[in-house]
Amino acid sequence: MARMSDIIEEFIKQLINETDGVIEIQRNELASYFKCVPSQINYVIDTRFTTERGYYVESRRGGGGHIRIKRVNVDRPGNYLMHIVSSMGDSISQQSAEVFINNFVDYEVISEREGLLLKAATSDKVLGGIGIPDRDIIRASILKNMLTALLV
Amino acid sequence: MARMSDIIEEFIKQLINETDGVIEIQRNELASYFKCVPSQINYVIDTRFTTERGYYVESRRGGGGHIRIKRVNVDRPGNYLMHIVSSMGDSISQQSAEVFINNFVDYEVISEREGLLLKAATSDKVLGGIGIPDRDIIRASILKNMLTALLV
DNA sequence: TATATATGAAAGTCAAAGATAGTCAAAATC
DNA sequence: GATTTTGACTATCTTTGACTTTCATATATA
Repeated sequence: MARMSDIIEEFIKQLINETDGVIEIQRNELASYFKCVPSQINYVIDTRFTTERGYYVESRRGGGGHIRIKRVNVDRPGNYLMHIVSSMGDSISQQSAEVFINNFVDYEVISEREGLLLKAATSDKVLGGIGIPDRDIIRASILKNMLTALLV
Repeated sequence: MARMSDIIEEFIKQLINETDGVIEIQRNELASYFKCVPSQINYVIDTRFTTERGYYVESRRGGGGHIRIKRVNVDRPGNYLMHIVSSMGDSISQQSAEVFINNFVDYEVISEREGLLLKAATSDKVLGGIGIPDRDIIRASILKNMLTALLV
């Protein structure tokens, strides 16, 4: 069965596209539209519209409250990559690595094929043999080294 | 009696044929269809749908989770890559990896940027922390997984 | 009038319950 | 002896709901 969260995510992304990068939604309204509990909207926003993925979220409670989601602009791909690389920690899980990579592809900072290469090089499929703290450290190192190579 | 794993393997392959190279299955569903334990599906995938055999596997847990299996394109320019991948050993030094990669770029099987990514991911700069002989094993694994990803 | 308080309308938090898939090693089979 | 089958245990992701916080406005009070 399709995940409700994915459907809501797509819906919101489409809204953002149609409105040139910024939307304002009402949590309860959206929840009742999708017949889910309001907190699921929070879940979708917390997991899918994060800073890492290039979104900026603000909200206000009380009467007339709302949630505003803004898609961050990427003008200079090189700068963007450099910025991400330097803000990246020394350890990274497969999950976060994938989020970063998908984002690069979304923003057309790298091609889809390059995205596949990055994912292939950082997946647990190949790093699984390494024990747990080391694995994420090496993954971060591989990811950063690859991204840096693209800046040359 | 025929081996259950072989039957499941055939079943999955047929599915892949019918769907143009990519399928998404649910582990529990498939297991209950074949009246086997779920982990047997993992066994089949781990032993039969490997990189060496030209498959690319991803998965996701949790509600609405799934396992996605892609069959790599064995025709076309990939043929050469595929051949190399399956003939490559389980362990490879940095120098040998570089020779391979340079050849791929020379023969225009991959782009220069892709070559840079491959080198960045397999260099001792990032894998140096891993002791010999594990280092060369992981390098081979990364290299093969990356090349396979390009065939998808 | 100016300020304090009450009320209702949002959104936020967090943890439990549910739904999948992964791992690993013992047991069974070939 | 190697491969396959099984199952107990683990990890990860999603859904749900009870409870909390914040804000705007209406109402009461000094």
